[in-house]
Amino acid sequence: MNKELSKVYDPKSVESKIYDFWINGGYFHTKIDKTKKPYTIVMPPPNITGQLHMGHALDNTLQDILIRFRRMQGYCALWVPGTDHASIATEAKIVEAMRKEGLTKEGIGREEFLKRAWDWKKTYGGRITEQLRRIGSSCDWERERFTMDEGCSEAVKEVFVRLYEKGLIYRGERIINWCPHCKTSISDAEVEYENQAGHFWHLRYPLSDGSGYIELATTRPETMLGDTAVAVNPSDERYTSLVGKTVVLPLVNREIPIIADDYVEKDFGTGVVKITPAHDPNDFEVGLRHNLEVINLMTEDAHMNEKCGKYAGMDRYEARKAIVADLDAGGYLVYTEDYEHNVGNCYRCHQTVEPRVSKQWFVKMQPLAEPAIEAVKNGTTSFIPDRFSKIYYHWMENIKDWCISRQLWWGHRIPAWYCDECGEVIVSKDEPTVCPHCQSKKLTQDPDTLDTWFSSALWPFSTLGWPEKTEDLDYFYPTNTLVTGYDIIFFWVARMIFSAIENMGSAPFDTVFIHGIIRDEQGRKMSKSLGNGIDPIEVIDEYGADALRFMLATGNSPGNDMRFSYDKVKASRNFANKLWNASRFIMMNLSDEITDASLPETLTIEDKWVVTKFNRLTAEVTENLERFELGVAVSKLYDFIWDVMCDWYIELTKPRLSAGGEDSLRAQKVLMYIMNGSLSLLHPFMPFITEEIWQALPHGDGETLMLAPYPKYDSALDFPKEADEFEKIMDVIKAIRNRRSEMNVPPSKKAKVYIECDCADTFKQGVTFIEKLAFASEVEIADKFDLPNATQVITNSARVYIPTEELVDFEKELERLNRELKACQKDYDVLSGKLSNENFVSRAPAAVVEAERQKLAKSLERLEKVKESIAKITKDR
RNA sequence: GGGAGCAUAGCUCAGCUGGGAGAGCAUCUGCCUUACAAGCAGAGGGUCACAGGUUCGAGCCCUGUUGUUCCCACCA
Repeated sequence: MNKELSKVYDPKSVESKIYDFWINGGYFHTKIDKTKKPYTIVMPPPNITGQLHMGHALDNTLQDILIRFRRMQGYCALWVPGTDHASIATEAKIVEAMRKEGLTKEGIGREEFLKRAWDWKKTYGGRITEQLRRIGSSCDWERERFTMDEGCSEAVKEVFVRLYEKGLIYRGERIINWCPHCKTSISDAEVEYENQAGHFWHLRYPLSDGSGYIELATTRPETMLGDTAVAVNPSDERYTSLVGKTVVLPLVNREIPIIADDYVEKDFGTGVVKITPAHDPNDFEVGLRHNLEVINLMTEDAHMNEKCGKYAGMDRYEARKAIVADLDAGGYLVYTEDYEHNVGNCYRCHQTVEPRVSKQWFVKMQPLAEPAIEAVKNGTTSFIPDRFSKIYYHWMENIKDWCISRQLWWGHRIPAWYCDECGEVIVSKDEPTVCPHCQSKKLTQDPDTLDTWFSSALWPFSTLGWPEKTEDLDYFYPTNTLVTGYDIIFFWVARMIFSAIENMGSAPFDTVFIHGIIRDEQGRKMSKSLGNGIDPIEVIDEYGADALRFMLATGNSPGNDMRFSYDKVKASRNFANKLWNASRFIMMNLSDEITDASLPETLTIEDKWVVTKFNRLTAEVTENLERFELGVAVSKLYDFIWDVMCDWYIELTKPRLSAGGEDSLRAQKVLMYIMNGSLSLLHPFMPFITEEIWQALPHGDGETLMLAPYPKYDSALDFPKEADEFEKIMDVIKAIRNRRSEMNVPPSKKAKVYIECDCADTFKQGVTFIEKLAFASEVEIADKFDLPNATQVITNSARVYIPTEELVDFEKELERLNRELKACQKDYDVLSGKLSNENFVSRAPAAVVEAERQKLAKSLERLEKVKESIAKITKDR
């Protein structure tokens, strides 16, 4: 590759080239290797209708970090990508598109509609996966799946039939949530509740015997047309004499009974409830207990139906107005009160859902929930962070049967047929030709499709080939980590767990790694209606995918929300640029004879220091990644690369490199070693730039950084003595810089420094560095100096004199030393106080006590030095 | 009604199993020091929301309070 590199890293010219290089090399494709341990992630499939948003960017960045890390660690790492057919969302889009052409679903018919839907999928289904490539996702595209492809459809049918045969799927007439806009049933999980301002209408229903009225209140007066009873609490003495009597339903003039049921709370309102079994889930239950008639009042788009007399044809809200007016006119309305109550809306279109009695298919949840709860309780599957397991338990423990049939066409058609002659229900994977009961050949398939989440619930095993017994399934299942946001724990995670346990006999993954959502700069949720969404692709175009990824990983902690900010993206971009320039520096100084990144045979003190730092970093970063502390790992990498490698080590090599010779070669080798190692550690976070640099530097045999081994901690490369000594030299350099800065001495003005210490050998190793980094014209080292006209700085291990041309301002110097004395004294007091506490010494761990003792010794040394200095300058005076 | 999260520097947030408070951005002061001004060297800035408790030791553990965000729930 070209060694003439630009001063500024240009992601645009690199990213697509690198991604193609990976694809062409086949590096994303995972071949089963039984000598390795598998590590598997299945990607939460984005909707085919979707556009990439920040949520996807975060979710996929986290997955890519994990999968790249494990791949480099030597696992046989597989990341299975795919997309979801998203029945409601997709169907709504297609219907909308047709509406613009003046067409309707019913008009063109099911077959034609499905043809259009598949065309839509072909046109738009690939858009989102294209966008996933832009952020660098290293998934195995050869294994890409779609929830409605042949294999997944096979899995859906298989599961449906199995559960039906076990009695875990049944069909029944129940009250379900109906969306009048989407015109389909939806599950409980798909209803979003929202507090809405409404009214409480207090009504009175006349007793049939003319003896008076019974008063009650409702938030939905339009449903009164379908009342089939009035209920009170059985222990409510106010009404015991009325139970069994009847009232005349106003406007309708139908006699309905007064019944007693525990559901009614005595203390709420008047203690009387109107019962409308067809339009309220509680009333439906009451109706079942009391065998009440169910009168459905509405059409599928929530207009009043033919049973509603003069109100027929009105929309439910129009009817409400009309009925209230009529009740008022008839003297049945006592009063109206403002009232805020919870209203359920469709999560897709936000229309208020209408409870509706209809025949639907359900999954019986109780038997499935129990082992799914157990799997998390016994640790087979764990949530990170753990608190989400509580949310999971609560949901699973209170779960109701799952309504899985949808009155939609785009989706998996329910594999059930009905005999036109005898009504027999036939559930089968293959289309039956004859009714087993009456031999009739007139069979009709159920027109409904399944809830999208029914197929995504099977994703961890359907994508690996189930129900076939494939090698993939055998090797990669159960998968390891599921990465997703907390917002779909109910929709998806919980359902995958029970579906897998039921069908595979084991939990689908061992860890559920939960992340939060990305908010805008003001902390608001990004949403279409607010128009505050930020398009990840635009961010990538401007700052690069690595910058976006790095920003998303930095400061992100499991389960917590995060704010997007361009400042953070810029900081990440700057970091990429820093790395880029560090690599340029190395390339500019690299001899041809260096062909790999191996360490030289002998190391100098600063080499040992940086190697030790790097070595310890690998241990920490690896541990952080294994514990899903990605945000912690990434900030350690940032600190090492920027501070340790660039600001210190590279600066330290400059005198050596310009001197040339053997030592220059050694420095180059260490630079290569550290850079190469840093690129490896950082690669999962910033795959593009690290690969680009890695390719440009000598790297021995490997083809790609993606497949290079992740660095491992090596105790042979830990040099505590030299590292510690070098820190002493650094302390001196920092102290001198500090003083020069305080005194406003420009770097061009060099000064001689005298280091007074009792470890001259240590500092002799640092002379060139002190000259270079602390702007010293000359360095002298001795155990004693007598330099009256010099300012002095004190570190734990040395006193440094910096003589000045001008006379040292005695007052200022004394003032400064006194300040330092105070600080040192305080430091010393705290430590000695701690160590003279008998309880601390006896109860704290020995290692902690020992560490404190060493700190105290250093503190004392420094304190003494400051005292000496004060005595000396005062005496000289 | 039940449950959970969050509250740390001016801003955005880290802080792993309790061992003397951190980063980035912003602010201030010097610097074109042979990779990088998207940079370098320094500086200032915090009663870790409040009140108790446990502990030799608490930002971290426990209890309560306040503020804030979210989830769940059939009071018509």
